Amino acid sequence: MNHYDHNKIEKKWQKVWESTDLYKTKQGNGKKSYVLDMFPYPSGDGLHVGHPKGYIATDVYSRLKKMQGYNILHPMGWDAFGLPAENYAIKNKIHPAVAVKKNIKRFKSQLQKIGFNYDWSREVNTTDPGYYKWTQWIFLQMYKAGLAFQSHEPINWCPSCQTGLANEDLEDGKCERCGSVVEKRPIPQWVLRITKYADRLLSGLDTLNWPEYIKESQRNWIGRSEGVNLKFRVKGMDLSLAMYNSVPQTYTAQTFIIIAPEHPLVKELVRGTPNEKEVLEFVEHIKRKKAKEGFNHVNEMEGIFTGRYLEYPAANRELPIWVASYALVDYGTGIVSCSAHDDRDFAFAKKYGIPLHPVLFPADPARAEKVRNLDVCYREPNGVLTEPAEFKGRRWDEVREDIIEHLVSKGWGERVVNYRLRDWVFSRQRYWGEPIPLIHCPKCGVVPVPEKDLPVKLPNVKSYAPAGTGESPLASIPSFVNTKCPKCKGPAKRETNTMPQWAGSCWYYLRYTDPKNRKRFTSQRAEKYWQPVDMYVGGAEHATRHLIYARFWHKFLFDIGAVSTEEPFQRLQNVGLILASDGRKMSKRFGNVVNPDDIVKQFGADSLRVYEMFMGPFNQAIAWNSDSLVGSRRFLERVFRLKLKVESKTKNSGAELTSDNLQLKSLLHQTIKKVGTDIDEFRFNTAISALMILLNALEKNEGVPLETFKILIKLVSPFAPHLSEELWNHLGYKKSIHLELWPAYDEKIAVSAPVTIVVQVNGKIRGSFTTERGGLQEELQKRALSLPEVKKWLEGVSVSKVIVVPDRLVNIVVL
RNA sequence: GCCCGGGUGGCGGAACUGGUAUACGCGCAACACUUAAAAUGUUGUCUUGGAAACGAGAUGUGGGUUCGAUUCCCACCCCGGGCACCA
Repeated sequence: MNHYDHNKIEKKWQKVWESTDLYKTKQGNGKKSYVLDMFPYPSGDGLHVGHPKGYIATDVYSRLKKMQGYNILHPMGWDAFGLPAENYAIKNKIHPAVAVKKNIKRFKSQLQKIGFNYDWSREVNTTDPGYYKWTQWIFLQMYKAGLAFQSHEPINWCPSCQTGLANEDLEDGKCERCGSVVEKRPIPQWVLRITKYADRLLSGLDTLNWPEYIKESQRNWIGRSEGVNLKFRVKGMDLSLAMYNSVPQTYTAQTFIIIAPEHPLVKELVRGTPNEKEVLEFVEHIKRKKAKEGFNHVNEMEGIFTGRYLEYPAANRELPIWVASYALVDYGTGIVSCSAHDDRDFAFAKKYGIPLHPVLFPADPARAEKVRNLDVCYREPNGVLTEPAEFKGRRWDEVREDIIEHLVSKGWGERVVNYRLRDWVFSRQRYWGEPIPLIHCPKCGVVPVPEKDLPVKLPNVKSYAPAGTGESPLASIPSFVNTKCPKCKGPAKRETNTMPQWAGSCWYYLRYTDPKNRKRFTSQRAEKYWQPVDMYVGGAEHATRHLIYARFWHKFLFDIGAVSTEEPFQRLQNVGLILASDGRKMSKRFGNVVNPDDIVKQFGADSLRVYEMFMGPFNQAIAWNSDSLVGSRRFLERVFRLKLKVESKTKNSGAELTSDNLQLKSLLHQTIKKVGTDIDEFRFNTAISALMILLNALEKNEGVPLETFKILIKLVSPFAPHLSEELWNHLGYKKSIHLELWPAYDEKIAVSAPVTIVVQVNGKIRGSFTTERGGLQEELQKRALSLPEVKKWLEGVSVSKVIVVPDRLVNIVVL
């Protein structure tokens, strides 16, 4: 068979692999590599060619690891709860459970055509009761540990999706899913205390081999801020206010106080004062404005004086207390002391004629004058303080710690850490999610569902559209709601909210280690062996959601002894998007979607795989280009055809590259080295380019020794598993190539090829010569100076210096 | 505004710790094979001067360090991403 018939080859081997359980996970005692994809949400549209890019990468990587002698765990599953699935179901008038089943079937068949080495016996599905039993179990452990609590604070409400949302689900104040403007609504919510883990989520990042910008995103999201809570009395009241300040250096500059309109102390401050009515009206006015779209609290800052003053002995003055639109009720204490050295405070003070008192000045006198005249707001690290006396003349950035100490010792403040991170609003008023396993008993209060009664199954109902009442559709199902209190056995009602989309993905990587276990969360042996995930691959859009949530759950599970590692994902690689050829996102809406099924059929799965890995740097977004795809196809055809040039042992006694072929032999060893390290570092494009270079050289050679050919197809096998299996089989091997060992290289041979020494005169290339590696400097210099093409540049000038870089170049410096 | 990335041929992109810029692939052109086309193969393909030999100039812009800079430093422009009322 001399024609590369990809359809025949690929179907054949996929069948064989399946029937021989080739990719079944082997848990032994040897070294392991857990290679994980972010599992997909099985949408109704099926896969487009962008989806498999990350899966191809993990497939290539895990195949390499396998050949390097690791036991690998490379599983796949479905993240099928949540809004997208439910909205799709409502739109298409098909029950989400049915839609999910159908979509999974389609996804799976699409994936299987690409020839992945997934161990499908470990497949998980977050909507399977046997799975979400343990999602609920983890929630209960959190509840028992005091990490899940009910909140009555107003939360983000999406009027279109008709559910509450977490901070992470917002994009620019809009619902990340549907783009509707989010309102604040006072709906009782279950909230997870992720903020308790803020510090560990931050410090744990340092131990992870993740792309720096993902770690940076998480740091930004957590937003740790160290500062001081200043605490002083309100004049004429038996009341102290605490104000968070992260730049305490300017404490003597403070001239007024602002409090958030929603702050509960506002009422108390103005009670019985002449300003009371006016201030309370203002508060309502701001609340209304904030509920509206596009209200910018800074550009449209508004405020009102409460009539109260704070005693401020730290600067021997009294500070007027204002209610200000730009004060945040849920950051710090909701009360802020303000100075001339903050842009917002500065603008607010100017607007309302509040006095300012700068204490920090630039070195340049002209600029300092402007600061003194309150023409500009100034705050730079190298500014110099004029107050307080103890710190006069010192640089602002150097004096911070000393000032904090000073404030603490005076009893004016205490050290505080604040975070931008908010607790995780965890309940959704929607049908398609894990029921929260709690029971409300009129006598006993909130009672957890006993573990033996898990899972609390999602009832199968006809009507699952959101109720629009702020309650979950489950609330209207009496048979679900009405139950007995596990404690007192009296009549009670079930919690009807469901968990958010992100719940199931917080721990699925643990389930893969022991997917069939119905009795226990995980088997400890499996968990200890496989954890942590060694290589995790997925899109960067999960930087501040899934990847924070999962780390949070994992750290909790670690604390209760359910897992053995502090962090779940040791190494992370981000997959860059594949855009459509028009440069836009691939979407049914734009009609620019390319279906992998078509590519597989026309060019073959191996061509698709090689192309997607060769397109460009893995983590970079890149446009699909069907014209370029043929290059990958040609490469595989040439590998296929190379078998015609292979010299068998009988024909040629050598079967290996001889010393006549030193150049080629050296290239072979260089390629083995490069392909291995490039795959390991997710530089697939250069790995393939190295394979192409080797192939070019082998084609030019008179014949190809059998051993060399074997090495070539082993190197190609992670990228093109079907083609290499076919060629391997063709050589007479019955055992799969994917169970072979990765070829070894000899560093000495890899560097044995002659090197080209470039000769420069004043940095310009004037000639070159080849020589053995490791030539002596004097010899290289001598030879360089004797080259005729170099000599002519040396006439009539004097050589002042010669720089010799061993194995690379000689640069002759002339005057 | 702050914090990360990144700007290299017609296109996707290579280039180790500062050492031959444009590897590899696509496209394009010519040639070979063919009755012809496709496929395949060979050669060429940054710009510019030159018949050629051989020069000159190019890695967003402008400076600097260096024998030598895509790589290091400074300033600026542009693109992508994260955060943005977080005091």
